[in-house]
Amino acid sequence: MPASENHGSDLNRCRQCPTRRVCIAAAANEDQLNRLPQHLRCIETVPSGHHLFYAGDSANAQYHVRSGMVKTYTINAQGDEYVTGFYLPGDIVGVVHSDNCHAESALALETASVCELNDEALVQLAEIGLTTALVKRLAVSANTAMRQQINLQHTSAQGRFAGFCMMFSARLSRLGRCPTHLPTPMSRTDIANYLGMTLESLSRVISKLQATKVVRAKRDHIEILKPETLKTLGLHVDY
Amino acid sequence: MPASENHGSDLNRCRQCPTRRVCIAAAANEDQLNRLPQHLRCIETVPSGHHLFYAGDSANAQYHVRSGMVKTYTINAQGDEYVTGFYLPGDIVGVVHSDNCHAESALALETASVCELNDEALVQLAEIGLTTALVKRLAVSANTAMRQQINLQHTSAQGRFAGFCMMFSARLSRLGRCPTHLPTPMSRTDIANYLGMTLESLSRVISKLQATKVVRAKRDHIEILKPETLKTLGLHVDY
DNA sequence: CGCTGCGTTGACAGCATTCAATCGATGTGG
DNA sequence: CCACATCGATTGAATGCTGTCAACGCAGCG
Repeated sequence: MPASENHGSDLNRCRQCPTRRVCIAAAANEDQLNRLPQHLRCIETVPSGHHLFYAGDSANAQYHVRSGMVKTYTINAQGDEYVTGFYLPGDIVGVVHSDNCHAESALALETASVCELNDEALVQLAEIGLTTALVKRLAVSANTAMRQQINLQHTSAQGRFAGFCMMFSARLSRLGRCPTHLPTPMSRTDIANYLGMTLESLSRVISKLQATKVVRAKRDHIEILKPETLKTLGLHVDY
Repeated sequence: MPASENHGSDLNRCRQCPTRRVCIAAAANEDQLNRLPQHLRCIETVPSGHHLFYAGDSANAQYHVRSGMVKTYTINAQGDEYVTGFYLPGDIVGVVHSDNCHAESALALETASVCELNDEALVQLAEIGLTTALVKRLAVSANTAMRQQINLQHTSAQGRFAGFCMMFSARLSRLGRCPTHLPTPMSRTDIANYLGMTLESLSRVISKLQATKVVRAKRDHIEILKPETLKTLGLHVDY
């Protein structure tokens, strides 16, 4: 339930957007930048704990995260929850759907703002010549997902956590944010679930890495103290 | 190194293609079907053991599999191989790239034929109004990847293999092929790698499932004898 | 016939899960 | 202000699964 909306009357919105350089708009020229806002409905505020959409909802839109953090997850018939991703500004949420239904639910972990990219907007994007940019962006998502999958499958609990931190760090870096300060508005349970291990295993891993002063973990953030050490613990993939 | 090529002079190619209903062409109308072949370069034969492309190659195209099976993988700086996917007719290979370079290598496990979808073709697809269809298709890929990731993370070796079989079966079913006969042109090592376990673990799992007559495994195919049992062993996700 | 590549089977050690107890922070009510 | 409940997180002990190392089986091939 968006608290405030903006139907895009402001033509300068995209030009002034802080996430512009990690958005499709990065590939847009002056003319395209002027026309972009007409095609994107902007949801200014999604309060923490609120859903962008639920699994099963009719999916005629994708969402481009502008600020905050979003968690996606699914719940199967048995009631088990599977956390499938944490999204930062610049990421696209909601691509994953079939039969015009969302396959995941998306929840704001902290107050977020997003741009809605509906099917109509897709066609319009194509008309103003941004199809390639869009496909490239989806490719980057797929690429990230692939690396995460590799990281999550082929190593120990400690390695998975190390890889998680390094990838998180790299993403923050790309956003121009501090790469050693990882905000964790999600619970340990969520992280453990995402990494395919139990809460206890994650807790042990973190304790061990704190004892060796590789990271310092608080409730709401993780601080990377020795990035080089962390890198050797994870898989040797490019982050 | 494609053995034979066809630059698309045959206007009926897409209309007569056996994979038409699992291709972007499924969403095409008569007019679009006529114009499609002009935009797609068709590589009729990729011999078994040959590469479609290598990681690092400049990536200005994606490939739509028409027949055969394709394996994708990456090799990191340490020389470790990671198998990232097995592709069947209707699947799109090569979406995963960034900086205009392929992130994976793609290898034909058996003689394959593919359609090349280059950047130019993407723009042309947009022009004839198939953007939404393309994005939807990419979404399905992402969807499949997500389910596989869930399957691979949250369960035991036996469960992962069971899930692998069920997903494979479901994909064959969608292609109108026999859902209980899974062709395995890839090695056990490849499957184990893909499932994030050792060759030995996979071997033990298969032996156990053969002993209980749930599956029958030969070198080049796996036969599902008790689909219901297999379903209970895997994660309860929709396949 | 022996070689080689690939897969199976066995023994053992190590790591992750499970179950259970404890701790700490937060919030509520007396 | 303190007692208490609650939720999330940490720690401990024991079981069980998976990786590792090694031996063996089997098919294809020169």
